[in-house]
Amino acid sequence: MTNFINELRWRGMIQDIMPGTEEQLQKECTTAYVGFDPTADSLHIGSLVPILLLVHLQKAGHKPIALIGGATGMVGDPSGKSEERNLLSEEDLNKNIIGVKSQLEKFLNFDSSLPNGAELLNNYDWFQKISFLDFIRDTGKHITVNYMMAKDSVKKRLEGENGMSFTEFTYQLVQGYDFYWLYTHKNCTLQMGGSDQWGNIVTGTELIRRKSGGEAFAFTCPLIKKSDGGKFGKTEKGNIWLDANKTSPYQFYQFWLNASDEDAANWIKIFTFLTQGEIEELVTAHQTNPSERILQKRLAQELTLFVHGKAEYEKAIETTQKLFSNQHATIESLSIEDLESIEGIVTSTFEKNKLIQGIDAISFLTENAIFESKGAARKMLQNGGISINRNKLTDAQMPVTVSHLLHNKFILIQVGKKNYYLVEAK
RNA sequence: GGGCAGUUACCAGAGUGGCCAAAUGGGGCGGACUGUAAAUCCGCUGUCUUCGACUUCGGUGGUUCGAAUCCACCACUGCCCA
Repeated sequence: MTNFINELRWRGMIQDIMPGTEEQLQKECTTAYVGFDPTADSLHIGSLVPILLLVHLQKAGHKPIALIGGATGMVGDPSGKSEERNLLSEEDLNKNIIGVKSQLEKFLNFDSSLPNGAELLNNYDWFQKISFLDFIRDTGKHITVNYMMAKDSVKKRLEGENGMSFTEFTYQLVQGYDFYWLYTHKNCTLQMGGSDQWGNIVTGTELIRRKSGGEAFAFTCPLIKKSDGGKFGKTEKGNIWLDANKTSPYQFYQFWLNASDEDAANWIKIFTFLTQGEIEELVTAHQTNPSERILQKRLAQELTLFVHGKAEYEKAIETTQKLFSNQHATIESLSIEDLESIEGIVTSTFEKNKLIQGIDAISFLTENAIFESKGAARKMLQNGGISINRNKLTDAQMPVTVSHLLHNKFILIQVGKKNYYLVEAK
């Protein structure tokens, strides 16, 4: 059994840790869980860190449980939120549970013949059987309101302007009960999560101690931040999802490739399984020649492989090379095969007849849904942000005609430096 | 139930009868430089068919030549008291 905590420590993945946790993990095969709230039908890269905790855990010989919050998702976690959240409808929730479940299944080994085979549970399965009265008598009695109010997630809201509903106030108890349930039914003695979960997690260990006199452990990992203080995992197009239908593997690859030097050096420790030695080598190599972006490339590679697999990774690389290597080469250097096999970028089709007659550039761009309106397209043009076939567009009236078609079939549009659109004429 | 405060664009937050599509900051987007970094500088940021038109300042009605600004009622939020 390898030292799981040490492994996470050098990777910078430990924020808070309860005393005794390390000793417990050294002593025996320990069952640990992480909760995932089904707030959307796919996980995004923010969930990757807790997933990796479970993967590392299993690699170290311990038993992981991924818990889907079918019940807690109905309540809404106030942690890190300054405002009351909207409740999800049951229909959405069920859809989300199915989506999240199928993704989690990809990352862990669920082989039940292994002593540390992973398990996937849904807390709705036990909460649906508990009545409100039972809950407040059997569980609520063990935790004082004073205790609950001292929690950061609660305190902030009490001091803030928006208040907090009773529903969200109870969240920590509901999550705490999960830990108690897993402790008693699955011999689960460790909970992990993001550092925003610390308060909720501690309520769980407290409940276990008061209700059954048992001892449970916990640690949290830091929330991922960008070095410039921006939100992690968001781009102009929104979240980076793990679902290839919501964020294509190419876009996923690009997200990591665009990490700043500082972020890349931190993230490669957290998000990949490379050893300390390998990472140190990469960092040195990167510093010698930063323009090669060795760290970013490796980070993007490891993650795309981990989430989407080899075939998708190779396609993402291919698309990247076609679009970005040789930026200054003429557009004609892209062969018809190149264009036809570009994957992952936004494509649309356009009637060839309209091109034979010619259409002004602004209309062409809006009709292909590259811009929402002509006004938006004009503004972008004025800012110098649009290129057609790698030529900067300067005239809104410029007619787009069949002469623009590459290989008599495609037109390549660029918005900004990194956003490509491919229009196919039919 | 009583009292007080508040509700302005993505967020924060000015504006308190015409000069208001609404200061400023943040965020976002784009440009230049570079390495598809970072930092810096510049531009855009209500909508649209953009030298113009249209719709906004919680909602509804009113006063006025003219309202984000004044009045009435309603809704919501927070705080305090019961």
